[in-house]
Amino acid sequence: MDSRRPHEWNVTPQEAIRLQQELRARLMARDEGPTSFRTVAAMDVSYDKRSPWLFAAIVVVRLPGFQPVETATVQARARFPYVPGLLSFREAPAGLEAWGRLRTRPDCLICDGHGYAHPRRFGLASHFGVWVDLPTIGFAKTVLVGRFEPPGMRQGSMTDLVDAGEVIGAAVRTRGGAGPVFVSVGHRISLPTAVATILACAAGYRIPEPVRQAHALVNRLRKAGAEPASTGTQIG
DNA sequence: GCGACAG
DNA sequence: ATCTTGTCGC
Repeated sequence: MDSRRPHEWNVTPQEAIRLQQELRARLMARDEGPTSFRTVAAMDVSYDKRSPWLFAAIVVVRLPGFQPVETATVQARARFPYVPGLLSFREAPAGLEAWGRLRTRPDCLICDGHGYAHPRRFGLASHFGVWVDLPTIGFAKTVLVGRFEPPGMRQGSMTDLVDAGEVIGAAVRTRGGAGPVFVSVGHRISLPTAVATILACAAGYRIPEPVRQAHALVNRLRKAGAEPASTGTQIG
């Protein structure tokens, strides 16, 4: 259980796949504590195709109400290309740097990317969760693998996301009339709790509030561009 | 060989 | 991910 630094990030795509197959053994797809969280964080990464820079942000909010608790951001060089199925090797390093700047320890973290709903059942949310040993939730706007029947049009409706005969996540209607989002287990959480948390964060928009805030913050940072390598903010 | 393919 | 005007609907 060398939870300190499980592996290097400077790897080839082949090695990355190998690491996912190896690390997925550490994934805990069940609740190990409270199933209702007081503070929920969201992590998001933004970048420009033409630039070598990645911008990552983590926003921590308190439930209910989504009052901001703390934010952390970083600007880091991209060291890995975007390869479907290997997203964590591109975005997690920057996210972990932001994580390191956070003083707060949120009860749970929503990642902008799938967790268990992944070809090897070890997407970004699972990888990040295993690395920082925190309950994490996989959240995505589109499917990577799996099939689903459209959930009912009302908010809160959901259907199974299935792959190879296994339920790997859920298609959830976070906003009536809007397209569904896809929720999966990241780490140390059950699918029902992951879905309930996402719905608890649905504030009238398709995108959960913490994710919206992280997205807005990281885009704000990227548009401001420039070289201020990193920033952090404690609120309260 | 032909699509599909988180962000 | 990001580039973007208009446009349909509540």
